[in-house]
Amino acid sequence: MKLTIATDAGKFTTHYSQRGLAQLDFPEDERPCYGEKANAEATRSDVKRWHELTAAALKNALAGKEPGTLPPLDLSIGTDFQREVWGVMQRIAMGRTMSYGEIAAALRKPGASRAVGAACGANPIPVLVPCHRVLAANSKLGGFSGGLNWKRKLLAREGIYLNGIQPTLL
DNA sequence: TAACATTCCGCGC
DNA sequence: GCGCGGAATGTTA
Repeated sequence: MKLTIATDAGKFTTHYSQRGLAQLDFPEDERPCYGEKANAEATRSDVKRWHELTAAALKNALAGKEPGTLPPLDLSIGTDFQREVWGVMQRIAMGRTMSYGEIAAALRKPGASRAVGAACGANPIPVLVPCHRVLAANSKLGGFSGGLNWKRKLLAREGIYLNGIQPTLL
């Protein structure tokens, strides 16, 4: 099930499975659906309720506010390792950041920082699963699959500064 | 096996 | 201090 959300930052695209929100894409950057599970039908009323929650949470997040109640997230597309990484990311508080290496250490796998980066790139639900709050070790931006400009914009809207500089000016 | 959204160390400027 | 090159690293398709 595919729906869109209009925001002041453009039109986001969402996909729902029977288990919940399965994918969220940036405007102008629509990705193909991940796997067949993401296309499975959910009931009409479930999707409607989830979509309202997703739209509200997304708009809050873009405004730099707490997202509030999230719909159930269907992360069954990911591998075990990826779900672990995404789980840690969801626990990063608003306005805070972690490095790829710190997440690897949190999973008791120091040295897996590169793998953590790969898992971030595979995140099907950016913004709501805050992959943009993950930076390189030297407090530099690192990368972002949706484009670095999005990462800068999201960090700036949360009031995060890097080495005393606003991400938008980097 | 090759590719990564990394990190660390050693160099030269 | 900053930038660059190279090596080690875990996970994935």
